[in-house]
Amino acid sequence: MLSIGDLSKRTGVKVPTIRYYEQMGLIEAAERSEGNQRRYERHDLERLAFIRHARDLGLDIPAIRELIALSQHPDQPCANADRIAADHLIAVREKLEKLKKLEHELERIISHCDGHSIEDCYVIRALSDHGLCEGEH
Amino acid sequence: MLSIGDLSKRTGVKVPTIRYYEQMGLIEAAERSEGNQRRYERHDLERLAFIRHARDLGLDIPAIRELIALSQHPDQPCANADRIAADHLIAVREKLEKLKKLEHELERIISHCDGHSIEDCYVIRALSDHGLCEGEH
DNA sequence: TCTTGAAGCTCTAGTCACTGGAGGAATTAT
DNA sequence: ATAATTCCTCCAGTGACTAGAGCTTCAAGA
Repeated sequence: MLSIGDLSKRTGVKVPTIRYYEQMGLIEAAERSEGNQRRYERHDLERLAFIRHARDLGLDIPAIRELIALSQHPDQPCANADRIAADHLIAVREKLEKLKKLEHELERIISHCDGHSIEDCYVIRALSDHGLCEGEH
Repeated sequence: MLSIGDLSKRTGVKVPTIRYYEQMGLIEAAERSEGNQRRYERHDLERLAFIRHARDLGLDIPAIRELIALSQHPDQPCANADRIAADHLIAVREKLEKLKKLEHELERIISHCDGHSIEDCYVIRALSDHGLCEGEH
C-alpha cells in the first residue's frame, strides 16, 4: 500500500496532479486509510505510469480517457487506439511545420539586425512591417 | 476612423481579442464615439498588426509589451530587442527538438502495431511499458 | 506515550491568451 | 421608422495543472 507521496515519487507525477487525475476520472478514487488518506496498489502505479507516458507524448486527457477505456476491452480490435495515435501524430507534424517556419523567420530577423539603434532595428521593423517577411504566416 | 469591427477585419484579430489587448495594455485605450464605441486610427492599425505579427511568431504578451516599449525609444540601442528575439529562438528550437522526438516515438509505436486486438496492440502496450521506448523522455 | 514535523486532506483561486454568452445600447441599412 | 447588425460591459469557461490556506493524520524519535 502506497501513500500518495510514495506514488508520486515512483511515477514522477506530482501529488496535486495525482489528485487532479482522480478528479478527471483518469484513475479510480483510491481506497482510504482510517484517517481518510489515499492508499494505492500496484495497478494504480501502472495506470499512472500509463497516463504519464501518454501525457509525455502530448496526448490530452480525453484521448487518454479513451485509451484507458479501450485497454479494458482486450478482445476488441485496436483500430481506435491506432487512430488516436495517428491523429496525434498528424497534429505533432503540423506543429513541427509551424515551428520550423518560426525558426527560420526568427533566424532571418535576428541575422539581419546590425545591433545598433532601435530606429534601424530589423527585429522591430520586421514586426512592424509584414512585407519584410518571407512566405506567409 | 475605424470601428472595432473594421479594425478586426483589417488585421484578422478578433474583436474580443482587441479589447483584451487594450485591457492588457498592449494598445492604448481608444477614443470613443458619442455613443461610447471605440474609434481607431491608422496608428492603431499599425500597432495591432505589430502585435499580431509578434503573436504569430509565438512571442508572449510581456515580451510584446517590452518590444513596444523599446520601439518607442528609437535612439536607444536595440540589443534588448535582439535578446528577446534570440531567447525566443532558443525556446522555439527546444520545442522543435521535443516534438521531433515525439514524432519518432509515435511513428515507431504506430508502425509496430498490427491492428488486431487491443490485447496485442502495440500502442497500448508501449504506453503501459516504458521499457518499450527508444531513448529517454 | 508524547511530541514534533512531515505529509496528508479539502477547497479555492491563479496561470495564459484568449473565447463566448447575456443583456442591453448604439449604429447602419432599408 | 424599423429592423438588422454591431457595439458595449461584465462574467465565466478553456486545459492541465499549480499554489496556498487552514486543518488533520501519520511516523519516528525521546
